This record gives sequence, C-alpha cells and structure tokens, in this order.
Amino acid sequence: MDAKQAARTSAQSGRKDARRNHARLLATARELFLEQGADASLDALARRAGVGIGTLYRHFPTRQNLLEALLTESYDNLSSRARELTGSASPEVALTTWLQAFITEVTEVRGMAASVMATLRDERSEVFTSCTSMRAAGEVLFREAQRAGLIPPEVEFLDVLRLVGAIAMAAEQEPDVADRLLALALRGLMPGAETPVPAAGAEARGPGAG
Amino acid sequence: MDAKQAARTSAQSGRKDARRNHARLLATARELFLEQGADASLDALARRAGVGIGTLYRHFPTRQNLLEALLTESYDNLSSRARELTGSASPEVALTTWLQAFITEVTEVRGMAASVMATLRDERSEVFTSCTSMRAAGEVLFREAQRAGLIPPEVEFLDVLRLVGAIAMAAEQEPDVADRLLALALRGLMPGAETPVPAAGAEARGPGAG
DNA sequence: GTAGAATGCGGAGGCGTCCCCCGGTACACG
DNA sequence: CGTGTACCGGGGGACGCCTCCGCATTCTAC
Repeated sequence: MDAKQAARTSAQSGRKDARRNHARLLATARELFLEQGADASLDALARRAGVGIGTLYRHFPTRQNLLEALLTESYDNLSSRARELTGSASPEVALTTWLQAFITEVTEVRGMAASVMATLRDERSEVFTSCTSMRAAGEVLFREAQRAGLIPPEVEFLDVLRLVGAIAMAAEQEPDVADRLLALALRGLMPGAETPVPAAGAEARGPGAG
Repeated sequence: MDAKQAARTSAQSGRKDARRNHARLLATARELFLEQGADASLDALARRAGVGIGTLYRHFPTRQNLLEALLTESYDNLSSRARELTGSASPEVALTTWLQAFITEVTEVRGMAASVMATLRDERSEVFTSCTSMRAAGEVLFREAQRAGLIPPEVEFLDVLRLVGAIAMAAEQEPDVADRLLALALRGLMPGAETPVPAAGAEARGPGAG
C-alpha cells in the first residue's frame, strides 16, 4: 500500500476512531502550520492532536501528504472563487482579482507555495484532481481575458500560474511585495520589446551589439 | 560578539590556522552545497573539510552565515558581468542577458535563492556590501534600458530583482521553466492593460461589473 | 449479546542532525 | 625559548524523523 492509498483509506475507513483521528489531525495540522509554517514538528502535531505519533504516520506517511491534504481545500476554494468571477464585465479585473486570491490563499501557510509549485507539475499527486479543477476554473478567466485582447494568444496559462506561484514563494518572506510584484508581472518589464528574451545560449556580449 | 562579527573576525585573524580553516570551509561548503543543496549536513561539511564541527560553528555560527559568504562571491560575479554588459548597443539584450545570468548564478545551489531574497531586504546582512554593488551595477543596465524607452519610468529596479529572484526560487525545482517565466515576466501578461492591478481590497465581484 | 477477526492505536527507540561547551593545543609575541 | 591567548576538536544533550510491534477498539457474524 503506497502513501497515497494510505491517506485515502483511513479517510474512508469504516472504523470510527480512524475517521475521527484523521479529521482531528487535519484540523490540527492546519492550525499548527498556520502558526509555525509547513516545517512545524510532526511530533508536536501529534501531541497537540492528542494522538500517537504512529497514528499520524499511518494516516499521512509523509509531510507532503499532509500538506497536499490541506492544499486540496485551498484549491477547492480557488475553484469556486474562479467560478464566481467568471463572466464578469471586466475580464481584466476578474483575472487579476483571482490571481491575487491565489497568492493570498497560497501564502497563508509559510512553505506551502513550494508544494503548490510541486503539485502543478506532478500528475501523480494526491491533489491532482483538485489542482486540475482549479486550473480549469482559472483558465476560463484567462481565456476571457485573452478573447478580450488583453493577453497575447501564445501565452500559456500554466506558465502564468507558475509565475504567480513564484511570486507567492517570494511573498512568503516579504508579504507586502506581493501586490507590487504581481502588478509588475502583469504589465511586464519591457512590454514593448520585440525580442522577448535571447536564446539561453546567448550569454555573450550580445548579438550584433559588439 | 555576534554572528556577523565572528565570521569577519576569523576571516582576518592574524592566526594562520584560523585563516586556513576559514578558506577550507568556504571552498568545501561551495563544493558540498553544489552537490547536495543548501540544506546539506553541516557535520558532513566539517568532516569533508577535515575540521572539527566546533571549528565550523565558530567560523560560521549559522548556516545562513555560510550561505551569505558564498553569496558574496556570486554577487561579485554578477557585478562584473553587469559591468561587462554596460554600454552595449542593445540595452535590451544586455539587461535580459544579465537577468538570465542572475537566475543561473543563483539557481546553481538549490536553496540559495531564498537567501538571495533575504539579503535583498536585510540591510544588516553580512553581504550587504556585495549585494549593494551588484544592485548598483545591474541598475546601470536597467537605466540604460529605461532611457531607451524599453521600460516604463515608474518601474523600480529592486522590484525587478525581487521578481527575477522569485523566478529563480521556482526554477530550483523545475530548471527548464526559468527561461519561459523570465520571458513572460519581461513581456508581461497583460502588456496593454490600463489598470495594472486592482487595489488589494477589491476582492468583490469587480467594480462596475455587477 | 457474544466471540473472533480485523483494523487501528500508541509510544518506545534507533538514527541523524544541530549546536553548545570546555579541556587541550598551536600559534603570535616578546 | 617561554608564556598567554585565541583557536581547535569532538563529546554530548536536545530535538526531529520515522519504524515497529504489543495492545486496544471496533466491526461482523451468529
């Protein structure tokens, strides 16, 4: 039985104590991680939840497992948020508002943004379903903005999420820069430039510039 | 004696063995962190450097201290890189090339980007001098691009560094997205939009979008 | 209600890491 | 060459991670 199934199994197990402990651990984890960040001691978590350490590890064999369970809730929040914003008269405001919400949600627990970045690319993750839903819901907003001519057609939504996720990682250390960085990312540093970025190999003095 | 002074003292101490151990530790740290990331075991570092663990902690009381010492070298590299690129016929290529170099340099050691973000804001840091030089050298490139009309005048260079640092943090997990994210950040998601980003409080459905 | 089986619980303990601390030692200085 | 000082080394306590297994609780069948 792998980690993924372990978590799922105990969530649906017929035994009452197992379900209760599962719920208790999840709630306590959210509380503790909010206070201390995603690297809080798991021993402390078990203690605070009033549960043996063995029980914690049976329900969530890895810390990542625990984070992903919490992440699921965040993704679901963001999904409904996106649906609320869909069809807005201003696709621009809708998308930027949602991206702000993304950052806020993900920044709440210090260290969570890294997990977000991980789940964005890992298709085998426990949270893949929630993550996909969120991506789909957000992409609707994105397409609306694109249809309105606000976003160049060749931009990929996944890259946008990655960029905003990167901003969230930075914002965990310095919360007040989140808005400015998001604004900068949206407008672009060099909006008018023709060459988006030179080829990665072009580390020399610059083609045709010497 | 605080951590900052401890490191500085041993770097300049009259004693030969102290200087030798300092240099040895620094070289070994670079080697080990390149291999294993910035969270490699410090016991292992001392062992590999052929030095007692106590010596390591006297020279570098915290892991952050060690990272910052390495960071100094990176910052110095980036400074000279910027100076090489200054005055290029294409300010656009010069700046983007330098920003790429920034990401490459900072991504080399897994976990370093977080320290970079930290030193960008901490004026009391051991590396503040190097960091400031680098910022100044980079800002010359930035101003050239601004003078060429490539960058809106109200953009702040520090925010650019923060954004690129954020991309670097993300790129540590997924190196191949660095170029795409940088390109996206340079052009902007919504280059033509008028409202850069709604006020942080505007979490409602969207003004006038009722 | 009861007995047996299945499943989950709990925490001791092994391991690795971090970091403090102090007895001993090598070096600078006269 | 002698002396004091600053540095060296590593033992050891504290803590966190995770495994393992005897015991308790819950479920199921009758």
